[in-house]
Amino acid sequence: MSRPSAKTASPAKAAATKKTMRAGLSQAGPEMTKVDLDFLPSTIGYFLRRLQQAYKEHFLASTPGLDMAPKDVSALFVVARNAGISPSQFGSALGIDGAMASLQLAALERRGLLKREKSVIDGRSRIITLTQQGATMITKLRRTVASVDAQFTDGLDEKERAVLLGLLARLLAAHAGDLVMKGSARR
Amino acid sequence: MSRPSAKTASPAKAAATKKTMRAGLSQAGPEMTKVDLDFLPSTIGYFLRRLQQAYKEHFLASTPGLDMAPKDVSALFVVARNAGISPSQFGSALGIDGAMASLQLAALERRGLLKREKSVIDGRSRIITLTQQGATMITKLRRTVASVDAQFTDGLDEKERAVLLGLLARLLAAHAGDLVMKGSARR
DNA sequence: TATTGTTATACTCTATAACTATA
DNA sequence: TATAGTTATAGAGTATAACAATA
Repeated sequence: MSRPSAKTASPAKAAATKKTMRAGLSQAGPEMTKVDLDFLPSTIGYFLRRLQQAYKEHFLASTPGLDMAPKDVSALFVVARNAGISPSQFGSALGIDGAMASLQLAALERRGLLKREKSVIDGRSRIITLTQQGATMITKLRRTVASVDAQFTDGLDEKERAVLLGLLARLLAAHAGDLVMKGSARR
Repeated sequence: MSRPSAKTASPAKAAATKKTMRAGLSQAGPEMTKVDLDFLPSTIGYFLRRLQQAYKEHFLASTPGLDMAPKDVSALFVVARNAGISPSQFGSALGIDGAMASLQLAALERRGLLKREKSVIDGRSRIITLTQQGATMITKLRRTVASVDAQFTDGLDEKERAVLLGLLARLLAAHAGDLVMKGSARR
């Protein structure tokens, strides 16, 4: 699968979803013997890993030519709704550290979707805002993402989807601090 | 966070969980203004990404010295329960293609946890089995993983956990084929 | 010629540390 | 001296293609 490359900023190689019809596997036919997954199917970790992998595939396949990973989309949404946010706040909200935040913001800035300007109040800080192009992009993305995400849960009815979101949200709330904590402890 | 490196096979650098007390972020204090995540919290994709990230952290932090990612553990379980499985079947069961399967199996073989032998029935195929060391490892892992995974869902009661697993399983079943499909189409 | 598996290459992603500039 | 942010480096992860062996 061709992956999005926000960093190398290739705004044109878009619809080149190259398909290689061979990758080393060939079975998975209807006659294949069932593989025993042991107690993996009773663990949350197994499903989280497989499903995130599947989600990324689904998202990219559903947005040909967009050349953005779910992560980049999240970033844009956050900036869109929090104009003037700082890289620190941005990273903290998404559970990534300062260096990663810088890299991701730099990539989106290179694509012309947002800009970073020095704060006049505190010269160390930065003010992040969407560019006009970024704002346009967000408008499109809002519909697209909602649709693509809903499609991923096609097999669930409204209530089930709500229950799932609720449980996932509680899990994240219980663990969200862990990641940023790494870099936020004082010496 | 120091990450597991099954490939470079470092069976000894185990308990070196280096902690850098600074990574570029410092807020997240109680007085920080709340960041608006827009409609991200209503999407499955957002939670899958964040939670998988958190899970990996949780797993690694909970198994100091093990130097294995959840992915490697899954691989061992599959081989343990399916002695003599081929790389194809292995990869198909876990949603990865042949090349990736080879790499992962090679890494675990380098660590002495499993072995690959040429099949006498079909010389192209391989027979994967656990080594004695791998079998010992699995015994330990079975308890550890169950505990670590359960701990991750600490905030949920038994019923809620079961509901969550059920919904995740249905989602995966609906998307599991997508990944392997990439390499299984004939020309 | 097709299939199984491995290896090679290149590129992306991420962690860490070093660095700049402001305070 | 401490903080906000960036950049540099290295390592791990992954996609793809090329390859070797066997059927």
